[in-house]
Amino acid sequence: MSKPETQATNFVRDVIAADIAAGKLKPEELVTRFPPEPNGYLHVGHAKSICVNFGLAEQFGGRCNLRFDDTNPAKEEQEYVDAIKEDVRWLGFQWAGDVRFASDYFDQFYEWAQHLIRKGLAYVCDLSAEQASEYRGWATKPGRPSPFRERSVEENLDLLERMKNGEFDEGSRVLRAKIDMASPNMNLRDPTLYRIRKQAHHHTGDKWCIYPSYDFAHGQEDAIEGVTHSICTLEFADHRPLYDWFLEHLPVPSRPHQYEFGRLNLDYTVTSKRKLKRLVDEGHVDGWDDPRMPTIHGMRRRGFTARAIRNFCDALPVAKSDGVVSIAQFESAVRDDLDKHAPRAMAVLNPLKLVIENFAEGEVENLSAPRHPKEDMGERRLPFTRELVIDVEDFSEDTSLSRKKFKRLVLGDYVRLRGAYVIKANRVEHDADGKPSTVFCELVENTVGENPPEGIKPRGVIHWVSLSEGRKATIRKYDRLFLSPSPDKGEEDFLTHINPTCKTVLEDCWIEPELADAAPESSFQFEREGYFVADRFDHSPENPVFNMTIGLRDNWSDKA
RNA sequence: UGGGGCGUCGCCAAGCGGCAAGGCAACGGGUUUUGAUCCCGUCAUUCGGAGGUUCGAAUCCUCCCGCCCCAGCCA
Repeated sequence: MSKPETQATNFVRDVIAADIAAGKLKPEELVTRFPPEPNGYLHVGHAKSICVNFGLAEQFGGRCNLRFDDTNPAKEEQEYVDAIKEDVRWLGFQWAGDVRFASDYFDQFYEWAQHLIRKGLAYVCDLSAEQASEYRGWATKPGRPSPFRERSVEENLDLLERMKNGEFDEGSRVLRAKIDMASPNMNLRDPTLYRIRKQAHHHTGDKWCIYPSYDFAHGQEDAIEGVTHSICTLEFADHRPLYDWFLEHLPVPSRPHQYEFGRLNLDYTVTSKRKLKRLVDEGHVDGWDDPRMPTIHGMRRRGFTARAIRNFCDALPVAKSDGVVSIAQFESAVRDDLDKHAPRAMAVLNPLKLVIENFAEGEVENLSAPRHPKEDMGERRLPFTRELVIDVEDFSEDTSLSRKKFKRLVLGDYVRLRGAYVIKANRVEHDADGKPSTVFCELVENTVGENPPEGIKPRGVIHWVSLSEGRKATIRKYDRLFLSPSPDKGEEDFLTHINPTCKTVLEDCWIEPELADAAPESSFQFEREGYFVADRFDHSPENPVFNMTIGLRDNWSDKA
């Protein structure tokens, strides 16, 4: 399918365009940011956010920062920082300047905390987490003021300093903003600004034992970096008043604005970091980059190209509604991209031996075939020999099968070997189980690139590989990880929806000789089978390994 | 329940008072040495529901219904 000629709607883009039209902003002054917390691997949902933020900057000629929102040392690790940087680059984006870290601004945040205290807008609270929760009240019940709410500026300053110096235990005290304990917006009932965490931080080591909360950090990070449009997901809409409150009460260098859009959800897919981590930790998949994972690392290993992922994301509207996109739409983007860019080749996944009895033993006829039916990718060598393999599925002894229902090789009938001769199956040998083990055939002379003589009607076209010239390969087939469209809804554990046959390893596959030399991560269409990628890590010319990215579109099998 | 957000074809959605875009899926048909691609065609008298305003409403008003988010010293 061709890409939609109208670009997907994006209300943030409209806001930016309006800001420019109103003279509030020059296009090159636009600054966005992608602000992941390094507490896990990025997934499809993040891919959309990346495309939105970097894409907008690109469109208007502005900039987009990559900033790690690393305010919680308990959950964050360097491994994730590295993986996230790799993912953003792999998707094809370049962040402006150096990678930023929220933790680079901790000194500034501390000064701003003191500033709020001096203005009487923040206080150290000694309530336990439980007590604080009780004081906060309930949706319909206003909260009560903390008994520590009216401490003096001096005492607050002193206490905060001592929190910073590690004099108090974790959980014993927090710094809170003094806003409104009766606000209908729970976020405004004196939110926490700093909490004590005596843990090493992946970026700042043991310099700090107090860490700012998301709310006390995010807007200020944006302001420090000159971010103009801070784009986040819907669940932060309730935080916007708080975001604005800090920017209004602090001497920040710029005034960013927050906009929220609906995150991307896909059916048959789980994207909560907690659940993804469980799949990895409990061994249901082979790691964060398992080709079945919806992580960017996993999708990459699966053979979903960066371009396909980007096209998919760019075609999705940026809106305020929170829907579930069909995985079929994603798959369509993948096929669309791979069809255009993947060279064709032949691979036999479940081999059945063919002997062409009227072709000389030991002879090799080097046929050639285009690498792509439409794009100019040159030709590849296709060696034809006496012994070949075809897929077991492509042969039948049932001569009553209609030509319409079975367009493959049938005993006593003709079929076209793709890019080669028309052949006829004459007789079959069986193994001990009664299954066909060898099919003896004859080829029809002068049918390479030519139609067979009058009266010979091949049932169809099947793919094949030379037994002597082809190469053995391992092919890993993948299917969707979950059988349920919404594995994480419902009472039951989402793991009960895992597809038991989502991974099949085929060790006895045959591929065209050229395929063995494929570069890792290069994609091919194995004709009549689907799209496959040379495994990023396991593939080598000696031991070719391909992962199935996705099958070809199939409009007949369930109708036949 | 208080606050915030959202309800238009099976899915994602445009639309902003003038007579329901588009993509995915589905379904017919054509081309084809991939049952792929490509091409052509079909697919909402109706916009969560009920009233009201108007010559005219998915678009404005009222009430009702449904879904999501918030009560971490997570982000």
